[in-house]
Amino acid sequence: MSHTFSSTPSSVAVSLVYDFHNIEPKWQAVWENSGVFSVPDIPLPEQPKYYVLEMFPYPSGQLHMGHVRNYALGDVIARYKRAQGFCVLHPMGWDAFGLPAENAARERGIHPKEWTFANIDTMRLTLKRLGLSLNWDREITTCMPEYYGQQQRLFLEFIRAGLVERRESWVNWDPVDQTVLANEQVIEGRGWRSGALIEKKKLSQWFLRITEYAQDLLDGIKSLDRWPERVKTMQERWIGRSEGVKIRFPLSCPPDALEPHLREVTVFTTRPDTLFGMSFLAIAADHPLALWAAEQNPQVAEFVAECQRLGTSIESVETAPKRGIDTGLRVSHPFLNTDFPVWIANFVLMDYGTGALFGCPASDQRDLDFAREYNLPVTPVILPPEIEKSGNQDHYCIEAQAYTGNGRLINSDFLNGLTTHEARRVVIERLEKQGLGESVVHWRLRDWGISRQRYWGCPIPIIHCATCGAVPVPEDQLPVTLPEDVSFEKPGNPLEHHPHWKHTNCPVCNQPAIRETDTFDTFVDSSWYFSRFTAPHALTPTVSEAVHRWLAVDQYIGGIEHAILHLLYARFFTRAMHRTGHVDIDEPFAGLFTQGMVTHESYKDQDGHWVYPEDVERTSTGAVHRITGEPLTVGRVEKMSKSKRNTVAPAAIIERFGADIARWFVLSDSPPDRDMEWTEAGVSGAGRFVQRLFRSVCGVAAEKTALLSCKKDLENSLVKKTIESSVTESCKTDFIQKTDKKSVQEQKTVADSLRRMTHRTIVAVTEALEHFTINVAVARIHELTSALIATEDHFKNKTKTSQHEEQQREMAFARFECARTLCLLCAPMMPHIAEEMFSRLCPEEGLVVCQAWPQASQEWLTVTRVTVAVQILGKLRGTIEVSPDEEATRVIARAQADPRVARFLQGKKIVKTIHVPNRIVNFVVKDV
RNA sequence: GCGAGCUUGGCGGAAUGGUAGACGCAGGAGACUUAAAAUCUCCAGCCUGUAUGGGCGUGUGGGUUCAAGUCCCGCAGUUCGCACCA
Repeated sequence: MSHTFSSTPSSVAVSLVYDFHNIEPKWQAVWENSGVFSVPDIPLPEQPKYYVLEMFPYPSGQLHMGHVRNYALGDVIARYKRAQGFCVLHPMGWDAFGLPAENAARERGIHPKEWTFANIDTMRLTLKRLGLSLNWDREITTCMPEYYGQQQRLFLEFIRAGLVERRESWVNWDPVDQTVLANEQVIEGRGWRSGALIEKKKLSQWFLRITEYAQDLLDGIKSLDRWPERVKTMQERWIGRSEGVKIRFPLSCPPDALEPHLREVTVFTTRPDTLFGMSFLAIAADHPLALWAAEQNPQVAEFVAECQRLGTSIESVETAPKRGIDTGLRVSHPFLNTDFPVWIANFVLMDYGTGALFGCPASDQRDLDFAREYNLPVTPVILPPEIEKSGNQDHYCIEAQAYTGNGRLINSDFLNGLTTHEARRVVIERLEKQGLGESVVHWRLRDWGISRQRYWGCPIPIIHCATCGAVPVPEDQLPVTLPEDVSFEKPGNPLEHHPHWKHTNCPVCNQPAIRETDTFDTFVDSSWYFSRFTAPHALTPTVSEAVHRWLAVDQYIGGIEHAILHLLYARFFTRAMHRTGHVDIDEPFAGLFTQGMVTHESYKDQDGHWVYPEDVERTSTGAVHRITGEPLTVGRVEKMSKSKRNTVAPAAIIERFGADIARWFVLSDSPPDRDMEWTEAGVSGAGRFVQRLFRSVCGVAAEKTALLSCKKDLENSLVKKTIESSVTESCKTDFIQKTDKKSVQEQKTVADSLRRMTHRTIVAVTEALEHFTINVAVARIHELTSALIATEDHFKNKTKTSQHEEQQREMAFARFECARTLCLLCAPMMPHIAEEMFSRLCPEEGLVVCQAWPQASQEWLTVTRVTVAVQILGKLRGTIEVSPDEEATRVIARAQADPRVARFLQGKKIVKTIHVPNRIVNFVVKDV
């Protein structure tokens, strides 16, 4: 990437204030015009690639601070990797379909498209103002046919690959949003967006068969070694593999009227070893047999209806007692000559297992509660080891607590004496042999229902024909575009109400037919956008060489809130795209980083209304309203949210402080994976530092000009040698003609220590960036800046004799190297100011974004003196200064001789000495 | 209930098992200034002492180790996730 630009003309007076209003847009324009950030669809084979991606935003209106943190973090990685020589893909797009657009349409009469694009424009402007190193030429907007048309293509291929099903099923119906929700979108029985109580409804829905990949998705987690542990655990539990047994219980005297398929009940259990402890069989209220029983008996019907009314809301779950009703039916036990009653119980869930279980009250707390409620027998079958040891087994019985642990089997016929583990095996063998059951793996994960009765989403490319059924739209008719002339007057789906959009002809028989009016769940849109970014404008969903070269995403960054839904869907989608030949990997995100939230204090006025931070003035005792002076209550520090009004708008912050200061602050205080508190004091503190850094580096630039103006020829060698980075002894002698060795020596010590500090900082910042501890990188840059400032006086105070000129040059060199290094080190976090300082400091070198990441030179990393801690019995008693290669015996002797140490050693005998070279000497002593 | 994470000064936090509190914020003192702001310098875990010093300190109780914020086992608090999961 070659580029030219004109550096700051030397005639312009050096301004000592970082004027971001002018400087930041200037460099943004330079970057844009030089195209430094764009990368080819197919990167050159000899250059290593790096794909860094932040979760793309939903265009809700305004960028918020969470976005700023997310994208600043991603940009640090992108710029750092670029400096390290990687070809960096760092794209941005918009997750642009979704319900809020439709709500805006209903509430304010704006068309969803108009609303969405206006928001995108606003947010894009703020993003650009942040100076992120993004590939804007790869921008994706999911609500544009260029994107969603390809998604429809993928869907048709998934159908052919057997990954799609249309099923009549009970769905979660959100009565407020008037749409179906996936299980994942129902939180505590309420819609994740509307908060409305979810109803059960039976509808024909499209499903993606994610369960087919359940095992694979589970196994794949093991390979994700750069994912946070807790995200992996959450996914594991969500997939929820459990190994158990399906056991068939035939009804002992089935009524004649009962249909044959209802004449046995299948239960799922993970504890077949407790089979002999059975005292009842319980089925869910919406189990087919329960429904049949309800038809026979009004009392049962009433109970079933009551269970359905209570639903699954959290209140009903926690407060409802274990309740049930006896159906009067009985089932035979596989191994016992008795039969057991079939109850309908409110704690049995139809959508887990088979919707039926056998109750063993002794070994399950719920079963026990139920048994106590209805006076059902409780037979202990597992003897706890401690009871066994105590020898009290004859009197062992279950009281209020079920025993759920392991032990030895009792009261269990052929299982008696076996351990729970053995019993499980034996019972399964027996059941399988007798054809009464088989081991099965049960998954918590359900297939992914993707139909939404919504307008603002990707149309499902299907045509319903009375004779041919559901027919995929032929590829040459894609994309199926959304009509724009829709009305939001009526509730429900506007596509349904559109006068003619849904009317078409069947692609097979050409008879009049109806388009599918449901649209895709928007999680579909975000399940493959990262693949699309590799060739965003292709006429196929992906281009094989591009995805092959770019995927997987090396570093994905986003909020923990997507730990399950989005990440699981994306992992599944990638597998589905692999099967259909669109990508050649299974795991889309090699590295995942989940950043913490941005929090802020919240404020309430006397009437209990939330007050925005910009209207608040902090006083020594509390807070008052900036305008009215009314005292305010300072509330908790919590996640920024519109409802609490504890938000600060990024656009306003950038206007006041500039992008770099905002970025610097958001990166500086807290480790990126923890929550950070946004404070006014914090951001202005960041501002002070930035100005300090700027003044200081500009000062070095001025010194350099002053010093080199007399000896022009020096400039080239100075700069050249610094760029080459390994600053050698011979290079130094270019600057020091050793006229007066002694006085030079003194100055040299200061200069040398600055140079050592500079190189140490390179190592520390590099390490910190590798470890994602950006806050530590920031701290190290602070330190180096302070070190640079500390040498200012050293430089100025020396008189200008010829002798001191050499010292000054030594110092100037150290300061120049330090300042140049600072520019490079802070560039990932504060790219604008880095460019500005760099252009003043070394205008001949071009852009910072094109500079290689600084390399620490070993010469300056070796230390000449180290402080060694001296301990007695592990307690610090003193420190000594040694040279790194000092002999161990000498170090120990000196440690012993330290006055403070010596005092503690008095009257003691050293029994052992631990010496960790250049770190510590520890004397193990005892009294004489 | 199950699972995961977290717990270090007034606050955010730093610390390959090796000098706890780097760096920053807030605070204090001083310099510069007519003054303020800005800037610069210094101080700052707690207790004790005039001081050199001494004692105690990383939620809590144990353990391992010459040495523990760090490793192991318990407990508490807290945050998040899942949950009548058979």
